[in-house]
Amino acid sequence: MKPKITLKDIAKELDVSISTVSKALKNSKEISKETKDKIKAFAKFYNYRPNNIALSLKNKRTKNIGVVIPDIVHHFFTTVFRGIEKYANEMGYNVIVCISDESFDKEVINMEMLANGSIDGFILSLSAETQKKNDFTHLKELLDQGIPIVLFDRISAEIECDKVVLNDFEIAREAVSHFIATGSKKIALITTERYFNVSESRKEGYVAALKTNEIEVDNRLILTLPHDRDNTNLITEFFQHNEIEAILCVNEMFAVQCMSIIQQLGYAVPEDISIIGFTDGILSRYSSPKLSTIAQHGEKMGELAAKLLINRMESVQMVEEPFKTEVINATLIKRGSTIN
Amino acid sequence: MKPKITLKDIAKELDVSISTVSKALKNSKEISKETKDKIKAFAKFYNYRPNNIALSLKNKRTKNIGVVIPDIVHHFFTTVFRGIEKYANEMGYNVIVCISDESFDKEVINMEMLANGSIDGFILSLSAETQKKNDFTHLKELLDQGIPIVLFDRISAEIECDKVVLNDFEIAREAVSHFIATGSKKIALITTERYFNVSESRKEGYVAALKTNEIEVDNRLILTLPHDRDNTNLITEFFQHNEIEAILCVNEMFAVQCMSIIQQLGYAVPEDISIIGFTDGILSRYSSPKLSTIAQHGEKMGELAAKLLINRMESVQMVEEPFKTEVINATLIKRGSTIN
DNA sequence: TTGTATGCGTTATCAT
DNA sequence: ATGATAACGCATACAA
Repeated sequence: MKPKITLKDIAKELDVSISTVSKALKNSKEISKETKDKIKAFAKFYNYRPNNIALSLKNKRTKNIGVVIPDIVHHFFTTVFRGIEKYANEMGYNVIVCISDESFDKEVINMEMLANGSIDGFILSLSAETQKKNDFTHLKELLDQGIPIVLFDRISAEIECDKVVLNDFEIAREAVSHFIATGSKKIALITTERYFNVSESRKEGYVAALKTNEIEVDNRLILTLPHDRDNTNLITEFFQHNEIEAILCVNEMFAVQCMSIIQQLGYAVPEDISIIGFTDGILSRYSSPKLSTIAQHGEKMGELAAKLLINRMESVQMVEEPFKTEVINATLIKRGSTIN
Repeated sequence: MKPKITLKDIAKELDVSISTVSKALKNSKEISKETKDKIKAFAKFYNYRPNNIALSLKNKRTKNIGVVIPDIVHHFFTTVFRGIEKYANEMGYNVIVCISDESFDKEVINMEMLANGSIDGFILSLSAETQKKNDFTHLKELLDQGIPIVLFDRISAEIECDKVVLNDFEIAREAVSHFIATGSKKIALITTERYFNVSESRKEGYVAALKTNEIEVDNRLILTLPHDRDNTNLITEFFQHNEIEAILCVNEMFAVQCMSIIQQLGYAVPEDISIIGFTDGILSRYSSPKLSTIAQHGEKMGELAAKLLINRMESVQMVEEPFKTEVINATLIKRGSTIN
């Protein structure tokens, strides 16, 4: 067992002062070559590394980024996280992750915990509960304290900070337009009550595409499903009671579930019914036929969020620059579940 | 903008000494009730929170755990991570994640970075490259410095530390035995060259089951696939050239791919060919038929790893207790891709 | 060229 | 009951 060595240890051992050691290791030209060589050799031999905590205390910056996401076992968040981690790491930052688990309290507690010096800034996507409550005081207080925050995907207009979002409206409209262009008129939307801002935009895009093409919006064709429960019966009923030619789903679980159910009901995909799902994850790639999807480019989103945050943290006066909202353009990936 | 308040600020404002403030906020009985009340009220009003970094420096413990995993976009690691995060959080620890991306260098660099004071201990699963190189000096050095490490899943006997593993051997044997019990004799193993220790154990379990049942091991029925490449042709050829009644796959991607290909080749699952895959992820649950799987209980594994680590970090003399290797029992989940 | 002193925010020990 | 001081590990302005 050989514990970590400090500047003090080196200084004592070599009979010089701590500051001499510090300067020598920074290659300061104040120090004579001989002394520097001696100290460097010693430090190298004992594998000296400066203590991050001490540096953080001194510099008032930790080089840690706090990431708070609602869920990690979810393809989209996972890829975003990878993007964040990758970029942050390249820039010399570490990433501390907290999972809010869709809970407001957890989000608040975790963020306050980290905000007491552990991190220099946050990247987060709002929990379902937070969106439902519409209570953002915890975020506002952090911003007030001068801690920069970047929101992604699940954002709120009430919070003044940098943001990264998907062009949900446009891509939903594009998807529905594709359905219409390939001959469908009776188009269903399978959505969830949880991802408020995003599913709202997607719904608006869906509606917009219908209106542009002079198709009446039929609310019976919009199915709102509870998350994380077995929806099989709800979905089955839905398709039994409605005549449908195309389906837009707000996530890939719904999409693959729908496909499976309508196939069992005897319909052919995409001949009888076309399907497009949000999130281009593995579920979509391994189904048969392969699902046409909307790729959200999570990794890119994560990278961009990290870039925005680090830029702001490293800019001399964080106050100066106005807050930006960057938009990631989703891509419609046409595969086997649509007529292309 | 109201920046964080410190003990010093409070002291100055209330015209008392820093140590009085510190003691008052800790409810020390050295301090008079009046002073305590005054200080507490002030601190509460200004939302004082002790600075984590300063505490870390003083206490020589950060309450941070470093987690290094090869990949995050992978159901198994994701669930393990969730288990770690959950338990760690409950115990007041934060989690810093680094993704080694299967690279030895990244693993080393990230760990050395974190080891300089940022974390109190590590939980990790070895990268593919590290396993291939069989070079564990970075881990040994950290252990030598007194930094506790818990390895999970991808471990090595060479490293002396706490470990958490799956009973890969037994569960593979159980799966193959199930195939045999339900009438299969020509049993294939689809494996990968990368996850060394685990796939080795799984292979041994496969072999053991065959031997117990006096079935000769036919190496032509063992297909080793490269990871992360398109294996469709390899798999197709494999099934065209071999007569097979059952397949054990070391991950769910292989399993669902195999199923899809053999269905296209005109075989019925499970009537003609049965399939079991390792990892009980969403791919398996959304395929048709639903895949029979081996649940690895990743979350439990993560929790246990975190528990082992925290126990060791918090025990007064870490040196005392001998290292443990805990075994998580996998579960064979029989669904639609096997005859049950 | 080298060393001393100070401070980052906190706590603990030892005065007063 | 309250305060001064040292220490955690490091960097830096300022002395010598």
